[in-house]
Amino acid sequence: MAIISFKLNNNLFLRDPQGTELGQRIIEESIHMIDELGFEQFTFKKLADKIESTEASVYRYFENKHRLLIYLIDWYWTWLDYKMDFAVQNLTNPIDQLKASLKVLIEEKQYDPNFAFVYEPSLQRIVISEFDKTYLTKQVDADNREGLFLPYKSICKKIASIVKQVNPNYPYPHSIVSTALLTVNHQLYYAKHLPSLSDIKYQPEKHYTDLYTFCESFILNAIEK
Amino acid sequence: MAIISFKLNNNLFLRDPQGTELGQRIIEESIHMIDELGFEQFTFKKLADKIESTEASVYRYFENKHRLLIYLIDWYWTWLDYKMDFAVQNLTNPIDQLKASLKVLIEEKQYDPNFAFVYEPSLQRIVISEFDKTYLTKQVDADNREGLFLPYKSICKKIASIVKQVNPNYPYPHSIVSTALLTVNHQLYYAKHLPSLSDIKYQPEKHYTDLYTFCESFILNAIEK
DNA sequence: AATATACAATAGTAACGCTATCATAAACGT
DNA sequence: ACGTTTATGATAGCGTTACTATTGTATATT
Repeated sequence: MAIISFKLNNNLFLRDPQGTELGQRIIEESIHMIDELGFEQFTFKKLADKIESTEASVYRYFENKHRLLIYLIDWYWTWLDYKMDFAVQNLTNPIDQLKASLKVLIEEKQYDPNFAFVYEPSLQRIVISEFDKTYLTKQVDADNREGLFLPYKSICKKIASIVKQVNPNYPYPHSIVSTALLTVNHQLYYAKHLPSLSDIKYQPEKHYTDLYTFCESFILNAIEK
Repeated sequence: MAIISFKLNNNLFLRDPQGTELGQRIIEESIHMIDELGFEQFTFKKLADKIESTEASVYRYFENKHRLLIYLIDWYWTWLDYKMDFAVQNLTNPIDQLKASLKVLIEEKQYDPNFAFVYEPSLQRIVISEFDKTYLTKQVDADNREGLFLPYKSICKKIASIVKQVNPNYPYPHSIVSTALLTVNHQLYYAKHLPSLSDIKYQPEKHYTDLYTFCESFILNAIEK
């Protein structure tokens, strides 16, 4: 099994957490804690106690918990980007490429042993519940200028370019893709917590396939020539 | 001009803010402050200083700032619900009803003198930036049980029932509507802050009509018989 | 005239977000 | 082998946030 790691934007951290043992424990344990407590209740103090370190040490890696959250979520989108490249390779038909990308987006994420200290099932739940909070802030423009949202924008661009191949005349390729990216996560959340907002039922296997069917149909119908 | 006011869920507040002068100042000024500072930077202390009252007095109206945010946003959806009833009345064709509802959702909100202490343009910006934060929390199930999200769910249900009239066989009426509700606000935000995620350009007049065209087309294509 | 009520004033507390300083142990360069 | 950098731990501290409690007072209500 190849040893790989993603190079994330340097602005996200003060010291690269992938390079040290403490950094790796910060990543690993923060994923568990944010998943469990939610981002609002999560603090560096609680994290430091859990990993038996100190608040000050955690602050040497990340400026604040908001940057740590963006770091984790950027990791997730970078990982999906990489999975999409795999899924799409050798497919020549853009419709097939679109379907394969959508599948990667929607499928339930399993632990990937390539990345020892990242537990992807927890991270997927974090992305569903917390991703919007990374950019719905007053610092969005400053953060964006620093390139903190590049991995997400890159996925959007990649799928939008497939959409353009399917129908070069469709005027809203980025909007339809960002709509799909949004709703993929929100429909899963609604299914679980606000079921009257969705027709996807929260059933272990079925809700991923239902969600896929829903998304595929509205995207393909939207962009059809 | 008729004097009307909306009856909101009693669980949202400890003392009804619509009934007293201080309560009304809390509503009016919190809308301005959240719009300006963003929800994270907004505190009851800052609000109290601005309205020349005390933190303790604000706490007599709202348990915490999260409830106050939900109150404001519930007010907004209740207001839209009421505007939609007006827009849809006398329209018999469900497609026309759908278009009229969508138009109410998307159009730029103007100050409505029926509600003296609510400045709707600010409130619309708050809904765009902060709405998702009302339910993306660990207390979502408890809040939902208290009925805090009813106004939004009611709008979704209303539009979904129009969708069902357009095509009774479409299997995802609630999901397509909640997708549209979501993306309406997010595309406006992207246009302004993350333009590469959208094809809607941030231009004073045009972006509302562009957004309308985008939404109408993907909804109608999704549900066509 | 007695009594609720609405609110201001004040105080206080635990937790949060963050910074600073100093000691120590391991790792690294020469 | 020795001096130095680097990473971390230990501890302290500060201003703010989120919230609760108590008391005094003016205004309405009965």
